[in-house]
Amino acid sequence: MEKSDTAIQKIKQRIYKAGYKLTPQREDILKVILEKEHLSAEEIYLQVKAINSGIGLATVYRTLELLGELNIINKLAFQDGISRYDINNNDQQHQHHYLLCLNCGKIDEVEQDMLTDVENEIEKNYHFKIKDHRLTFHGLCNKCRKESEDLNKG
Amino acid sequence: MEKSDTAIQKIKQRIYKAGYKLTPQREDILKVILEKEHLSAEEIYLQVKAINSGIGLATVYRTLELLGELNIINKLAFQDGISRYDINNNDQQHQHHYLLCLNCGKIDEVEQDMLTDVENEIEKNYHFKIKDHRLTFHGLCNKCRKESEDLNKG
DNA sequence: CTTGGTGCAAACGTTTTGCAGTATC
DNA sequence: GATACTGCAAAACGTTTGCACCAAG
Repeated sequence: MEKSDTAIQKIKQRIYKAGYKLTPQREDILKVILEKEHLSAEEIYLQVKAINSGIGLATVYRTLELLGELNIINKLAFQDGISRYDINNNDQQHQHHYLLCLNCGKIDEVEQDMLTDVENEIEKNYHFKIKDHRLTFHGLCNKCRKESEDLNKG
Repeated sequence: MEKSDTAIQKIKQRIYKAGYKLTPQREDILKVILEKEHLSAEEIYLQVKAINSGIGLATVYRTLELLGELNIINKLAFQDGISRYDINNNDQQHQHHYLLCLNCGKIDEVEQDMLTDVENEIEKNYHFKIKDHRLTFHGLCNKCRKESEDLNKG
């Protein structure tokens, strides 16, 4: 039994509770999303195609839309115009944060929230009722930072 | 003398210093961007067309790309797939933050940084060298928050 | 047999590009 | 007259939609 099976069973319940079905296509898409984070629709499509060669890109998009509506996945918009997708673990109301490496393009995640103080400040000063946030840091990941330091030394 | 004139003069210097020219089209585009924030390329195009009817959409895009490279404007990606543009005042290295109202779509700005502590924490824990950040809060603006409260009362 | 789901292809909206023509030094 | 810049139209890109077909209750 794979580790993703229990996750899929839980998701299956949520999908059925909402009145939809977990078709084989949708299950394949979920498996790919559970396996690797921050994939684009096209990347998910290609990976699913390796398992189920008959799938269509439209099905991927429609499934991603459905899963997004049910809050099972998050749709991420970085600045390249391509949407990426993320499993939304444990129903957390606030999205976690991203570390985007400007050099190699790697996307890491910060699980902690860390914004509680900032949000309180903003709610107080701007009379804005915060529901969620998107926070991405742009910079250099550990590997690229080291490489650029070595370059400056040598 | 309009208030945007001095701003445009400063920008002109930066453009020429980088080896480019401030053509009439580029100046018209800058005026529109200085006048109103968060416009999309299409909106900028239409507004410039009102002044200079001969302008082409491609010129708008090419100018926006140029101004982005020179750090004169920021390209903003919210989740609707349309890029919006922002003057990058006083060469600040860190972008300020956005308050996006889920009800009326209004975009407000938070000028303060407020993330210094969070950034120090992340640099320490994740060995990630932060260069910039994007932070958007999703929620209800003052007006929409009041309206929704009134609705719940009445 | 009705409903939801699928694949394909066409359409869509935003952005980019090729190219011939224009403006500026 | 070389170079950067422009407008137009076409292309490219990610995404959505219309439609005929399929699957499951």
